Amino acid sequence: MEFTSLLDTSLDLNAKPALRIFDDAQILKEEVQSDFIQLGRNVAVKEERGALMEELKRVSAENIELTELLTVICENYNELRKQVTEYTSKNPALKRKAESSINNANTNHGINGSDKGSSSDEDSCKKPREEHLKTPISRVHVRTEASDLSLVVKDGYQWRKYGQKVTRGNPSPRAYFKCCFAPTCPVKKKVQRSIDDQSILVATYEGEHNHPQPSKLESTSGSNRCMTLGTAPTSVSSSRSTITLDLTKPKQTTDSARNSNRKIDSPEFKQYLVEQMASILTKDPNFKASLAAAISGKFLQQNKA
DNA sequence: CGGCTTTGACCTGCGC
DNA sequence: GCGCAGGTCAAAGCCG
Repeated sequence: MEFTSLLDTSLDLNAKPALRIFDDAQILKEEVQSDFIQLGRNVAVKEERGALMEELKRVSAENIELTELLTVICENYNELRKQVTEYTSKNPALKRKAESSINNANTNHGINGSDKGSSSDEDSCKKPREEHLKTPISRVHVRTEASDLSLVVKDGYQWRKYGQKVTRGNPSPRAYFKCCFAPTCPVKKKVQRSIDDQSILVATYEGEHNHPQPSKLESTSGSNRCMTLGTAPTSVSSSRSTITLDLTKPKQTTDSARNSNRKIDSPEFKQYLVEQMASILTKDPNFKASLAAAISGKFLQQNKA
């Protein structure tokens, strides 16, 4: 009886260290697993970051190419226009037809011509000729959602609507706006839906702003995704984002395009771009969800292996 | 209550 | 001179 109890005790004494080793091993295993999970996360984040940087590089390169292309288009357009002007001055009979063609080109391609002297029939029939020559007129086509029935073109300026009319030949009404940022600003804007495509708004700008663009400060703060390069806008936009380009002053435009090229190449700009991208991505819940899915997917994949 | 939009009335220029 | 169409005005209504 005493012997068996002694044996039990000795067995007990031997059993305790074995359990402790087992526990230690268990803890170690958990730690290793935890480290492994962390490692998996780090790898996933690194891969994601690498992919984003690649994407950023690609977009930057594309941006530079597009800027260069735009510069070339502007130069070609101005050269062609100059030739047309010279040609029509030598052939007055062709002048009217050529002016009409230029206006159509402006309208169709959204290139703002700062139309001093050349104008549509609609505009010319209403205003005295000399006044008309002084007033730059530009047209802008803006694509909107078909369901969006408002005649609002977001171009960075503040406008006050002062009238609306149904015009002949177009069932959709024409809205009349005045620039209300500065009381002395003479710029007016007419907005009407295109007859051909109801989803396209045709905005006609008359005059030049004599004040800075109110939304410029907002756009540089990074709170929106509007890219602004000038004052009087020619824009191609969707309901979600807007790209506004100043093509009213061809020389300035090409210079500014070159300047922007130089700026794009600079490390400061790249740094700014990265910060903006990071800011936009981190604010985007979809991105966060995608990142989480990628990490968890990677982790599950490694657990299987 | 102030600012903005709407909308009918009015003005102006052009063609016949 | 008249009619038409585009452009503007201004009172009323709406909204934050």
